[in-house]
Amino acid sequence: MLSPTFFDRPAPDVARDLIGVTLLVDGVGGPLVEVEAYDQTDPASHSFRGPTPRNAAMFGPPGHAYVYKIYGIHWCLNFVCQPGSAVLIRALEPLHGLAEMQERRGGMPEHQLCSGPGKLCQALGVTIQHNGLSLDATPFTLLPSDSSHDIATGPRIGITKGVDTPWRFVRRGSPFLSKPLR
DNA sequence: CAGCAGATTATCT
DNA sequence: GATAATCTGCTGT
Repeated sequence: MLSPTFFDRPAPDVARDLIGVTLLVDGVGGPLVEVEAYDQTDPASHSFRGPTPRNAAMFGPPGHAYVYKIYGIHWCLNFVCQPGSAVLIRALEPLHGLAEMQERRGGMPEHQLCSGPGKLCQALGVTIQHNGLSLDATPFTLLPSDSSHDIATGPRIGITKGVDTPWRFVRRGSPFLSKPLR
């Protein structure tokens, strides 16, 4: 369990502190190794043009989930921070529930089970049904990092605006990233 | 190993 | 009507 005010901070601060935090959904997951921050001043963010039905969760209370579908195919999981801001969960190290993840992912090798936002949601079983749920309650579990990490930053992946804002945070050298840091 | 096309649909303009 | 915070598989070196 994280501090109650953990998410009531600017998204980039939260993002940095999330590296190493263990995320479980119904007991399946592991420590986060890659996240990205988005806030309302950021043209790449869904919240940039204000609240809409889709992004409503981003303007709700901190510490809740924002889930959306991308490219008509994949789900993406975010943690809501201060209003209009959130952290996109991009990759984690699969440690708990390996068998279940591999089943959901069609037997992919371990280092590709959760190496990207869409893959991670598939491995953990995250869908639109999780949108708006509290991260403090079932099925979510968040466990504080038990060691310090070497954190690196860089440009975010897959966006066309705000490309110069280095709000991608990764655990340096992790073999479980969606892409190596440039 | 790099590069690219196709999948597939909700959402916003 | 165009776009999108992606993934996979195919192509060619």
